[in-house]
Amino acid sequence: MSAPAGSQRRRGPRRALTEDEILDAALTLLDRGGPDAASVRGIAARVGVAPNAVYTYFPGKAAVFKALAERLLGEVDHDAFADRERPWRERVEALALDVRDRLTAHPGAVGLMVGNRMDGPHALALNERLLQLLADARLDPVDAARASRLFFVYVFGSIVLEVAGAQQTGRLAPEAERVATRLVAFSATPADRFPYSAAAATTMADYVSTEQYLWGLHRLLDGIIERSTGVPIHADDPGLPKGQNPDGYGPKRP
Amino acid sequence: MSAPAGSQRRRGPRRALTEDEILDAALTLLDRGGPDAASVRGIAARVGVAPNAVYTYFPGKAAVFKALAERLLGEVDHDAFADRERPWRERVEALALDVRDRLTAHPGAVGLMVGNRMDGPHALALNERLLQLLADARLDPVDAARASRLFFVYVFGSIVLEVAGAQQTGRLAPEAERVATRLVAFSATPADRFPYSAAAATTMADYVSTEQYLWGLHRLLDGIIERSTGVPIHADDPGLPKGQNPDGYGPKRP
DNA sequence: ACCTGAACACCGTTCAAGT
DNA sequence: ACCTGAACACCGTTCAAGT
Repeated sequence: MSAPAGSQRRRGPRRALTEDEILDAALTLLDRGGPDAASVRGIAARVGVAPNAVYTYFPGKAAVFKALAERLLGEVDHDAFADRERPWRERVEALALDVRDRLTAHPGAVGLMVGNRMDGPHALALNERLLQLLADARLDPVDAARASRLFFVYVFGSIVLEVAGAQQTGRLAPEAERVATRLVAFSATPADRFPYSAAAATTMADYVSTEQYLWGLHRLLDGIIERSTGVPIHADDPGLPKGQNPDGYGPKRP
Repeated sequence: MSAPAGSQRRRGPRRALTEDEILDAALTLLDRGGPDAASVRGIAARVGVAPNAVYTYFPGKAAVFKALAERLLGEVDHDAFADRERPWRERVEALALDVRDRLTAHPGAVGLMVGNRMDGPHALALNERLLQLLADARLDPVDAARASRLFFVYVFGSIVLEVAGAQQTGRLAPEAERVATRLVAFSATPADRFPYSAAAATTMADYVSTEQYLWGLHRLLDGIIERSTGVPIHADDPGLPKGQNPDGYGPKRP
């Protein structure tokens, strides 16, 4: 949302460079040629300034990447999972899908994301929302926090392995195409030495599919629920009525 | 095991450089100063050759890192989880702990690990073992493969977030120390804007602990089991008797 | 406050040459 | 087969200077 899409090389007289322009340039280069292509010099050239002008806005390259990671995290759609009327499992699913969509759109940025601490305001806001959601699901505070970590580990872990599997820099091919490529590769597994792997080739090729992403997420949620409540696992749990709050945890409402 | 620990700068006349010496040097530099310190020139200097001599053994820097990732994966202790007499959950746990120990010992190498495809022979062997283990647990082939992916996503995702949280290059501080550092940081969370996060500070500080690592793993396994069998979740399932094989999946034994 | 020119100390990689 | 010297085309970052 904060990135006005049409990130093109500027033309006309320069008035005032902004941090966002620098981040736009960095993201474009990252999308096109991966981390190697997103050099300070390359970014500067893209926005039409000398390399060292970047240091007016950021203390260094690492700070540019960190700010970019934060901005990408800020683009996650909170509305999709903030609606407390919806069943909480649906809300978690919506969050998981949204984060994946947004990050796989920028494969080159995924490494920056997970390589940094993700302790900025957007990361905190996301964490807060998820804790609230899990409180709605009647998890006790400790389990909720642990479940939140488990969720983020799963989401980011999946995405990291997914983009690493694509191998090439630049934008990701469509999901079906990547699955097909993987199938060709896994079909070559020698069945005499790796019988189980060879037999599982089709499933393994499908690891990067949305379907398997959700399958894993559901196993995770099953495990969390089973442990923490005792509610039947496949039941739709609509969560708490809107505005209501579980036993003293979280903010009190007047 | 293949790295003879005492990776010191060579002295005396050079006879024959080996790939392993190069990988040792790369790992040492990675451990000391992170990815930036592990330059081709730095590696070459450490083994006592000119920078371009490295290209006799590897086609490029990326290939060095890829080979190093493979070697580290090969150091995972298979005995710990290959024993089919032990309950399968114990075996999975042993694998998860071993991988974590081995990778957190080299924080600088974790990024290389998950940034590459992990499609080498050691990765395949590990995957094969895990599929076998899950077959022992009576999962059907498709669920077993999916569960295997879920497991690796969790293990590598946890480790990536754990080392990223440490922030600094070089070796990781002891677990307790890192938890303490995180607690200080999370205690500063403004309770008015992020009430759930502020209340969960102690649990969040503990995210990098072995205990929470295992908690997440157990939720995962619960979710997998609940879905795939119907065996009571907290029961110890010793798996199949040694040498026996579930209904036609995997290698037939004479 | 914001930007530049020039420089410094590095990179990864290639190539022709040496043994 | 294995290694080197020298070079090429880059890096990130600093500093003094300009507006």
